[in-house]
Amino acid sequence: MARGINKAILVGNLGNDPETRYTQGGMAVTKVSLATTSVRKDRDGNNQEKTEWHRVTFFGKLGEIAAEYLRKGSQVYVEGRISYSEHTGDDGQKRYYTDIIADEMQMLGGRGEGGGGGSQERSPRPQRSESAPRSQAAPSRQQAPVDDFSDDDIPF
Amino acid sequence: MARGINKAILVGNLGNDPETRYTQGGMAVTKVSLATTSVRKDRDGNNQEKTEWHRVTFFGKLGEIAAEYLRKGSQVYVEGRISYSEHTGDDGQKRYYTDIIADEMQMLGGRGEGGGGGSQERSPRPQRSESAPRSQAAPSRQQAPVDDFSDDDIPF
Amino acid sequence: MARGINKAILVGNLGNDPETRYTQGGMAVTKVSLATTSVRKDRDGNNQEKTEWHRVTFFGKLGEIAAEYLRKGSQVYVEGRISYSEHTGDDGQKRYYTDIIADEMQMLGGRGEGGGGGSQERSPRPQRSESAPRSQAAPSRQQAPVDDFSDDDIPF
Amino acid sequence: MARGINKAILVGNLGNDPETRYTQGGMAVTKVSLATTSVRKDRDGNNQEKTEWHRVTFFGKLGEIAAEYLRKGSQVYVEGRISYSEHTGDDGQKRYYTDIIADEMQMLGGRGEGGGGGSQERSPRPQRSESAPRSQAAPSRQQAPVDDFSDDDIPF
DNA sequence: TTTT
DNA sequence: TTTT
Repeated sequence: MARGINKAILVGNLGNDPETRYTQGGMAVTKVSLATTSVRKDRDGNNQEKTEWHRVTFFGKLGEIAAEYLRKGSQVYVEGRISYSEHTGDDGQKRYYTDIIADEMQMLGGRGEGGGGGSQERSPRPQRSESAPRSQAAPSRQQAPVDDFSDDDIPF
Repeated sequence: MARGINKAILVGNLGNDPETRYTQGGMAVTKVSLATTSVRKDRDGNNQEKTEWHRVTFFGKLGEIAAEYLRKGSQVYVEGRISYSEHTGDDGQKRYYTDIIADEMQMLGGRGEGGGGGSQERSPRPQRSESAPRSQAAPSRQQAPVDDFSDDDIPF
Repeated sequence: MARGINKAILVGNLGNDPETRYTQGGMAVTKVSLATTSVRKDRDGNNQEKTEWHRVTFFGKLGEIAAEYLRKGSQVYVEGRISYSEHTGDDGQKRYYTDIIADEMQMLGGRGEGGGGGSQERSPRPQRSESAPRSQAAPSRQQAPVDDFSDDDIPF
Repeated sequence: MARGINKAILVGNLGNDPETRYTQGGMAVTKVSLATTSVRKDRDGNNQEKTEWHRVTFFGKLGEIAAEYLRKGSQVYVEGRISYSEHTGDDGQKRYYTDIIADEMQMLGGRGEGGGGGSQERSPRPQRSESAPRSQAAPSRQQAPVDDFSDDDIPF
């Protein structure tokens, strides 16, 4: 049975355009890098900035929405859970990853057209805007299927 | 200026007793390992449990309270920020860590006396209970000073 | 389109046993009164306790689970949204209500059998324990159907 | 001792300019009305919008910042606690209020100059901009002192 | 790598 | 009363 609460609440800006892949089953998996900057006083009483870069993953319909609307610089609210994983690289070295698996997302600022300012290099993404109503958008498989993430990462 | 929100909200149980060290300045730094277990359906529709182990750090007064009241098995509410860091090991390998830097903590279950059940092996910790009023408790330096975490991890 | 985030996160204890009613469609609507107590310094520097009593509502399956497992004194984690409403009483007076419409709930403390201590007067609730597997529990209509809450309160 | 968690997390837009008053001790008390709109399906499967209007109060330094930077239409992140109170009106009638007492605020969208778009009617507020460094700004008493809120509402 |  |  479920035991515990594991919740991350983030508001920040994307460092890059989202990257979307599709599972063999056709489910969108969109990843973004999200910056949150906070200020605190160091031991000398000076203000010290620190930026954390969060790896955020959106699955399924949320992954499609993120792919369509988010861009480098977008300001976004994300809610999700913290997921730790390890992968063994080609060199046999284990690598550890922390991901925020989003289950809620909301664009901030702007007028829903790229959001949050700074979105100058918003490429038109013609391959998606040709798809008619988003709700029935079939993934057009721009990228190879994703087969390198564990089932545990799939939130349903 | 601060830019963004970086918040983790956790409810879970400790996997071990807390470990406390003190900085050279005498500030308590208490670390715990906190488990949150969630259930979700895998692609075959079966319920799949996944446990995440969070590394949670409490600084200062909160570190002293955590050291005094938390034990293996304690159920606890933690609120904090997600902090990513890297350290180079003695072998020259970089290692990446994710920590939850707590700024709020609350014991759950029970009556504030060990909490959360499962706390059978609650050792009395005589070295701390001898300290009179907790509010002015001076760290009795059970352990070597902590000098191996960056200033960025100190939340003030 | 959705615009905004409205989230309440509560950890507290029930002041009374839950009250459950059923809509004409057979959906459970369980209401509880949840206390959260906080301490802060007043202007004279003295610690001052204040208890807030939250009206929490659980709908559907969550309402059935709350009805079955929560009792007076139970400690519980609740996540939901804040909902303001007004109703005109029989005397023509308008009354204003604030409710937390839960979308997540988790019992705390104990081992899932009443939870959180203080649950001394946990009545056996034979009318529900006679129902076999909870997952297919049909509401046995202990109470009159609920028809006095607005559609806005139904979260789907 | 503190017992429980009482947390509200809101992202929304101001319906009006903030209103600021000062206590006799000179503490700023700024109130705003914050809208959060959500969508959910009604029982007929149609999307139904519902807007909640939250009364948010900022005390002290946060109240000064809110007064200076927030305007009608501003998009803002607010974190605080839910506070219920009752006041007896001049007519002898009791009235019940729910307030979000903020302890964290962050402007969203825009470039920190009024925020979130829609802030066209941002009046210059000369009476405050004449005050030199904000950190030592003494309230210039634009309004009568506030003396009609209880000490319980003061968060320190 | 973002943002202010 | 906001916003999209």
